[in-house]
Amino acid sequence: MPTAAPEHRHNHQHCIDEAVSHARRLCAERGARLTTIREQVLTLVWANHQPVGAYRLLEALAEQSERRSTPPTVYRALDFLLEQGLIHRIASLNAFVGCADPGHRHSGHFLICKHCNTAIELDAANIDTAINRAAEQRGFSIDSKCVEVVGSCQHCREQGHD
Amino acid sequence: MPTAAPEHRHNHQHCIDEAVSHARRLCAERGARLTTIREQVLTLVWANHQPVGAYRLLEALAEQSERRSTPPTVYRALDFLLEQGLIHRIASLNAFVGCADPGHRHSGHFLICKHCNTAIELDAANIDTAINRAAEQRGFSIDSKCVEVVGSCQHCREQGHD
DNA sequence: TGCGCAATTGCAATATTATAACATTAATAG
DNA sequence: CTATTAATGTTATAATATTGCAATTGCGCA
Repeated sequence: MPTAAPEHRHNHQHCIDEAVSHARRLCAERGARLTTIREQVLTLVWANHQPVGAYRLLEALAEQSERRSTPPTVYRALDFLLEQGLIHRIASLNAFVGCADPGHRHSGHFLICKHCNTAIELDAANIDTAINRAAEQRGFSIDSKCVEVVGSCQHCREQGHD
Repeated sequence: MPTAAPEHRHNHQHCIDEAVSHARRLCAERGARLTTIREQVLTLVWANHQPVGAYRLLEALAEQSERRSTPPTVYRALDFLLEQGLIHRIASLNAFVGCADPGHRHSGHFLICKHCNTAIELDAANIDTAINRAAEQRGFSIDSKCVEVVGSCQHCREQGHD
């Protein structure tokens, strides 16, 4: 899978391009329609590695296109992107972030830095295993998981934050 | 620790009484003031094992007392109860649920049934360990965790739901 | 091509969740 | 018993999300 925890400095345009082309490919394969609005929203979500709220996206969308947009426009695009597994919703922030590995459907697990706000998507089989086991013991069958960890990322800690 | 996963049928009044007396004891020890409103809200949160929203609590509070209540009343009580570790917030539901083990502070880990809406609080050291390890590997220091798993509980599965 | 169906988008209103700011009242220490 | 802090009351509003219906677009197929 692609690197889930980007270094602090990197060529972010590459992330965006990769995400969009990956999305196009997947949607084409699935016969899902990645329309202009949906692709715009995906691109805006990918503007950086910080989760972004729906109304921030709405503003950004309004700025870059002439059409005036309303909340349903954005929420519908977000719903589509969530269904396709192209983004994740961070429940504790009411915000959305690009999925680092849209190839296979999964619930995201995130480390969220309280200083720089960056969300690092984990690919930790251990966590899933531990959760699956706990659920199994209780006869509970899992539909979806949400793991959100807040704290300080390495980069910010090195900067003296903590 | 007390049983975190109550059987489907149980003497729930016992849960409520236990929660309230535990809360009184802890607050007394800590010099925290468990006022009437706060205790009322705690009791209402414990009305059952389903997470409950702030505005539902507000209605319930209005019903049972003559004073008219407003959102800040409830949110402040909830904030207090959260600080004291007497309840947990379920981010993915914007709702609150009683803490099964208020003795020691911890982030709650929950299995939430989509059918009966019951939230089962886990006490799974494995999960914490796995998360701690993943964070450590990335130089990330943890403040708080949130683990919310949605699916079908044993009881509902036995009833044919799934 | 053009018709018809289904998916998408536009649009207005409103629901739901949460907080800000400031006034008032209650509890507690000295 | 008074000064101080904590808690609550009150009004308003911010932030997030959805509903319902109309208009439009995309697309398969006659």
